[in-house]
Amino acid sequence: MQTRRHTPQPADPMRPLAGYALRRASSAAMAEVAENLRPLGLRPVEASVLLVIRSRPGATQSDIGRLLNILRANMTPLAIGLERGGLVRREKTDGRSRGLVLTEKGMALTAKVQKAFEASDRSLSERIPKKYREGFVAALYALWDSYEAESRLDDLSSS
Amino acid sequence: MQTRRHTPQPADPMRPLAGYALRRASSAAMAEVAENLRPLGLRPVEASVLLVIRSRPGATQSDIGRLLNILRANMTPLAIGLERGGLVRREKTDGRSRGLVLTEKGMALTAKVQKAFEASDRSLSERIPKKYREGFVAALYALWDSYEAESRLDDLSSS
DNA sequence: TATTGTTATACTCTATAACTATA
DNA sequence: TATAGTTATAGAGTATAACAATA
Repeated sequence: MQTRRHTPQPADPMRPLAGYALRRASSAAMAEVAENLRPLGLRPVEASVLLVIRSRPGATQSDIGRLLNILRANMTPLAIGLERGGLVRREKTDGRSRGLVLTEKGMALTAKVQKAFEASDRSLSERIPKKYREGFVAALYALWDSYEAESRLDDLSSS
Repeated sequence: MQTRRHTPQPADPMRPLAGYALRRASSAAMAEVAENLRPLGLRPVEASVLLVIRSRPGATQSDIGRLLNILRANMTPLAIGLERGGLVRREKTDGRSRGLVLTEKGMALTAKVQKAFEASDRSLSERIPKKYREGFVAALYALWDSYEAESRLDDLSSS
């Protein structure tokens, strides 16, 4: 039996790593979403905040940040920007909280946002061979939930 | 038959979007890779460059950048940093090109890099139910290749 | 003419710390 | 004490433009 002294090196050593493929696929998909939102004058993060506000009128900046994994400190300029654009109102509910609600203009734009997200998602799905589509999405949720459960455990142990 | 005036809004309107799940899964996986590389004193991008140099000794900065989707302008400080760390030598091959090769120290560290990447990838895989694993990876490559083919077409039409 | 490496620069994203006002 | 919002700031990551040297 022969002994192989060195593992053979692939021409592209990153390609076989699923994590790297995940990152490349994600950033490419993100670029398409950004492209589809550009005509609306919104970045993906702003568009996602609008969708959340529509589904949870009166949600606080902190609520939205927790849902979308955006830090409180970064929600402030984001919310102010949406208010300046006439898309949301920031109503003091509580003395320390600000509940966000869509304006008429914000509601109209959010309807377009939803269409843009859905179009991007359709495009993504069509790039995957049919037989893998269902399992792909299930696997993504398994990953997302698994990593998130772990990070919640980390939070507990560091407090 | 009843008419429904408004589409009901889900509690989390981003969750059903595969593209959003893709982004969340990717950034969580990336965080774990960064964590696993931290003891080696390397960021993911630096670690990936080392792996590429090992598999393609003498590759130029531009070569590596094309493979890893890193701009030439950003390869320069990256390569200088690896050289300062004693991990790579930058050899003038061509008068304008610099071929990168690993030093002894770089080779030793790259072996550890490979183990760290593989551990991260194993962790990722184990978070996915077995029945979805194979299809998940196939779907990722389909996505990556599909978006990349499209961006190559865009490059052609803009030149 | 096209390509390599380089520099300078800018913009976005993400993260931390510190502060206030309120619950 | 814990939480909401705010401000300032810092660090990555990514991007563009311009230039010199070389192919």
